[in-house]
Amino acid sequence: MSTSPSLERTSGDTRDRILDIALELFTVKGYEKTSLREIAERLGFSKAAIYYHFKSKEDILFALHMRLHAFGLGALDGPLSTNNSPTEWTAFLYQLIDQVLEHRALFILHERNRAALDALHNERHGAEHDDLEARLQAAFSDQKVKLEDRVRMASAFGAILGGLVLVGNVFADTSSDDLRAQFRMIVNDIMRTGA
Amino acid sequence: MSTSPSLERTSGDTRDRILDIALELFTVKGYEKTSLREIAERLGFSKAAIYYHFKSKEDILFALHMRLHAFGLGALDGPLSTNNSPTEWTAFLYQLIDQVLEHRALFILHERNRAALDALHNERHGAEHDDLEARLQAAFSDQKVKLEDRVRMASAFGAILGGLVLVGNVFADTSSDDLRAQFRMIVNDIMRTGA
DNA sequence: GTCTATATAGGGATAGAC
DNA sequence: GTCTATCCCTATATAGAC
Repeated sequence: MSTSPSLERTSGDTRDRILDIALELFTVKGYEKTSLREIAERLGFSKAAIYYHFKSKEDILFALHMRLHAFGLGALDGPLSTNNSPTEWTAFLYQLIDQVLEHRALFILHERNRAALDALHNERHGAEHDDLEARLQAAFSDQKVKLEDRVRMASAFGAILGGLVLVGNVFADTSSDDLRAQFRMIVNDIMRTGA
Repeated sequence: MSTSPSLERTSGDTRDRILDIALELFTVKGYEKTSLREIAERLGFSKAAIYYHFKSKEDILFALHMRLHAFGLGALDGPLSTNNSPTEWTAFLYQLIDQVLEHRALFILHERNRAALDALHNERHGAEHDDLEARLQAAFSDQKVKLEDRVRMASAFGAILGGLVLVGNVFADTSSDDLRAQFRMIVNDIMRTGA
């Protein structure tokens, strides 16, 4: 299978440039407040040209969502598949740390446009992605697991997202290796799994 | 001093009802995707009536922001004022837990509309609120504090927000008292302050 | 693949009656 | 305090030329 992100591929090059600019603008200004005219302007061509590459504005957002889904969350499928013990959950969170560090911009986009992305998700629920977020919610809600453990799972998850995404660009001066080590330590402290 | 949230008070009653509906719709649909017509419809009157109570749509969002600012974040001023040692930071986070538990809906609104709220903030930077978020960023970025401690501060902050807000309505069946106890424990584990 | 021009719709906001 | 009617603007999206 090829790597076509969501729809039939056309030019490839300018398509990706559109996505890069959209990623930036959607993140700083928000999805709705960003107009296609603005994106086009930044790329040096006109608004209508975008419609050659994407059939709608929403499709641009969807493609960005799929970027994360493809090379981001795919790696998380394994660790989350089984019923989670604390050690398995820790393994999952280790992966999450790596993914966030590698695709931070995409995570920030998602964090800052949750309403728009939820709408997307509701409209296309028949589609190919069976949703990591639902699986997370299920894990946190699983009544077979005792409350303390569920809170620890959710908190450790939140510590990573909160510390690396919610909080903005603090730690920009710190290397990914250092951050990975630090956040693994935190995860261990929360999950009370040995270092 | 009276309790006027942001502008001159007029009716009070319907003003608050507008805010309640707006809080709900802004949260589930997002600020931009919610129209004033929709808010008015839910209240049984017409769009124009809203303009008697608020001078603009943005002002509704601002009033909701001020709600949190007033009876939410006011309580956090004390613990954050001094230069933070781990124990002081823990005290601050204890307060934060209480605030989130008490005003969860407002926190979720903020989490789901960060772009719109940032725009608000940029436009009104001359105004009365000298911004908790900037102080947080400053604390996390303070180069006088060693990296590990800053990561712990940010992570503990993220654990609370992530575990109670980001993650949605899991734990809705759990009492606030239980949650408070659980999250205090987590904070202690992350900050390595004694139980 | 990109352009100009245009169709169409919806939203925020105001005026003025009641 | 709430209404109807309207203004105005911006945005997405399409048609068709180049």
